[in-house]
Amino acid sequence: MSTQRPYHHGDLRRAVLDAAVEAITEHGPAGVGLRDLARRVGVSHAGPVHHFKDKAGLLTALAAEGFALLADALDATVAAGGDIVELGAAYVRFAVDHRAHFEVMFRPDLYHRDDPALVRERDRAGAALADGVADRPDPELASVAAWSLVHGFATLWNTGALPRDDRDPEAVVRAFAGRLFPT
Amino acid sequence: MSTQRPYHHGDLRRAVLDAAVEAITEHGPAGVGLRDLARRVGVSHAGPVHHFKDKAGLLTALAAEGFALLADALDATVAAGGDIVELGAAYVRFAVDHRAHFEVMFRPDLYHRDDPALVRERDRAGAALADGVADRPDPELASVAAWSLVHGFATLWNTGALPRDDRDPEAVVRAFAGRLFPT
DNA sequence: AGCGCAATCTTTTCACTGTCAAGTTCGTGT
DNA sequence: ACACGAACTTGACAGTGAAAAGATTGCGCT
Repeated sequence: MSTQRPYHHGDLRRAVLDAAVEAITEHGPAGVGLRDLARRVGVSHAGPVHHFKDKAGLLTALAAEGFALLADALDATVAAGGDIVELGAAYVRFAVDHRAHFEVMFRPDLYHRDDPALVRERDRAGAALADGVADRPDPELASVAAWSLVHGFATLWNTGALPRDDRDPEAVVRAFAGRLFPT
Repeated sequence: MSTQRPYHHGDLRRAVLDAAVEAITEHGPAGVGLRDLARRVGVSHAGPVHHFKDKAGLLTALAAEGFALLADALDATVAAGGDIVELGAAYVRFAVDHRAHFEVMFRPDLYHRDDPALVRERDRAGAALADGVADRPDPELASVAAWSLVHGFATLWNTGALPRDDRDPEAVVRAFAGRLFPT
């Protein structure tokens, strides 16, 4: 047998994160095991520990990555001149496209919620959202309302609670976001 | 020692469910263990199994109970002549008052989502929600919008993502539910 | 009243998980 | 070239959910 995998994986951290995303999209955050991930990646059962310290550490990294991706997506749409409805659509698109990340992000009982890197990215995403409603009357309330609307829709959609009659989730969100925030 | 607990607990099923609610409100659904619950209730580690079969079975029962409670609460407010805004407020009040139930209910990866008793109560709650928006224009869309709004607010509130500046969550919800659904 | 049966609970065991401590292998800078 | 530290492995331990088999008890039936 010539194909012995090398002692050093190369980029184990990335590989484990990717495997976690795959496992979570299949079985939900509850059905993910450190040892199982190690197996998928082809590494000893304690390999990942060196990179994440904890199971919670792994999920912390995943959540941080998720908030970073979300912040990027939101920033991009405001940079493109998108209004508040576009911002909501981007939020929903992120939740649907990155379901694994999204589910972990809003389960703070699974990770270390005061991790500095995590906090940084989370605040960045929060700032992007706040910017989107800054020009509205009563921005405090508007921010909470907008966030609630898109977040609720996204989670209900992802858990399969909504009738999935082959409609595009983004289109649905645009429909009633326009009603709550008329231009 | 005279106080030997009897071999039969009396109402173990109820006791375990209550213990689960307590444990989940403290540590989240991830931090609940079958054995731990058995300890709290003062019963051997395999005692609960006989009543719920599974860990998932226990959570199924909890979710079913939650949907039943929610359906009752919603039915009560429509019976009292509450409009759609009142219905939303009731939804949020339920989510805050019964956080443990609520969190499990919308994590279908944790329980048996096709359990007949569960399905029955879930549908009952869904019907109550649908009734509340039946007299609106485009009730299909209105139902999804209203549900998204209150559900999103409730989950964000419960996960601690929203600024908790000592405001009553019900009042907040009334404020922007009135905006989305003017009377 | 008393008998038997089935529901309820316990005990034992097993495979599996996360975490830790100690070893092994390897890239990298000097 | 060589040591040093980072990356991974190996082995062990306590704790978990699940299943099987045994102990206890309430309850219906005659």
